[in-house]
Amino acid sequence: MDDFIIKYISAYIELTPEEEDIIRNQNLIKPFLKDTVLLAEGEHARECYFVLKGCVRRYHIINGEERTTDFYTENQSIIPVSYTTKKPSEYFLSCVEDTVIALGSNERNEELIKQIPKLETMLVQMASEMQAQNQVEMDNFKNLSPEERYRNLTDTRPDLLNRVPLNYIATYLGITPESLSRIRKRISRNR
Amino acid sequence: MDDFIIKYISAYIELTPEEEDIIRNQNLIKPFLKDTVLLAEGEHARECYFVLKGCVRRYHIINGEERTTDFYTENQSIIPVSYTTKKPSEYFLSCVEDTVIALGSNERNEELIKQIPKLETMLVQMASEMQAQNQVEMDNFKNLSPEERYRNLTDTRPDLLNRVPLNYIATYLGITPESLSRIRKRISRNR
DNA sequence: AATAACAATTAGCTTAAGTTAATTTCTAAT
DNA sequence: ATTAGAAATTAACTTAAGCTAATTGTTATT
Repeated sequence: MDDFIIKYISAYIELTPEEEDIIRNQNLIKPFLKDTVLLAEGEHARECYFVLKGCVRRYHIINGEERTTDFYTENQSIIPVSYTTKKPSEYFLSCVEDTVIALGSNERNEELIKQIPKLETMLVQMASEMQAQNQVEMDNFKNLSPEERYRNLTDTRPDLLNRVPLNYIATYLGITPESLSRIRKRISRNR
Repeated sequence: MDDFIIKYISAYIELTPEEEDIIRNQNLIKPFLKDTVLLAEGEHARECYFVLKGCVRRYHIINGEERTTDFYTENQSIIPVSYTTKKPSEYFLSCVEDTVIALGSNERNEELIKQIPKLETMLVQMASEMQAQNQVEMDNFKNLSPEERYRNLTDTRPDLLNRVPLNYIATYLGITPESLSRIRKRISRNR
């Protein structure tokens, strides 16, 4: 399981065998059961996450209703806004399935960087890439209609539709479950 | 003018007078006239930007129509997706007003980091903060109605409404200029 | 001052999403 | 296998956005 992380990091920087060991020793890997809440609204996030297996859902509660804002699956990192800003979280993180996660914390990350300084170079790259990807996602969301967003999702993340209930997908697409039903019907009618 | 940048950086890390000089010498500051296109769709972005004065608009052309995706004003950095991914840009960057910009490039940034390694620490922080802010913006956009988004904009960036034409604002809010007109009317009717 | 170019608003019509509520389908637990 | 609860769909109605086109307002230029 650890080797997923080594592999992931190695795509950014080269690691010596000793460095690989340091990472293997440092890293905390934990399994969580379905529906475990990793972070609740109002809490301070002291950890960030790397999904090794399973699926985590990010959602807000607005007027008592859950609004899904993201899904994280294998090989995605989750850096809660609260982790960065050190303010209370505006949203929840919860496991949609049984999920295995590598945990990071500020203290342990700093410790690691002291031992392997080039990790910082990787962090800059990772953060930049996430930033770029966020922007692309935002642009797509803004420039596409609900129906186009649904089609886009079935193209880019077809797995999600099989592992996540449609009502979560609906709010993730910024629409109601009823609207999603209509869209799906519309699409199947016109093949 | 340079001192804006020094000030900005000093919020993240401490600089010695020598380091300040290095930055002052390295940095390229350039004025651009209104309507100058800094980056066009299809081009490879080789530079990133820091707005010292003025306003830059980011927009896509979709079915021949301009769709504004962002505005950047004083003290905001612009890291084009194309700069990060090294792929052709999907969007344009153009000056809404006469604008003064500090330019960065990969080569010059790397050179600078060699001379002032702690700059990398700042980069991690900056990228993380941008990432967090992007996420918040995305969440707001997704969870608010067009009218709420407009109200939100007048609250958080009232300056924009005075310096940017409403048709740009409309597509930035993800709606047509006609819809924005109706929303403004609706709001003014109810006080 | 007149005009041209563009920006903003208004109106009428169409389309699709939101809302509420009922119904059907699916899933999990006893 | 039955049942309870949740998820998904369907329907009827309301609301607001998109679209097309016309009109009014604003700005810049000669």
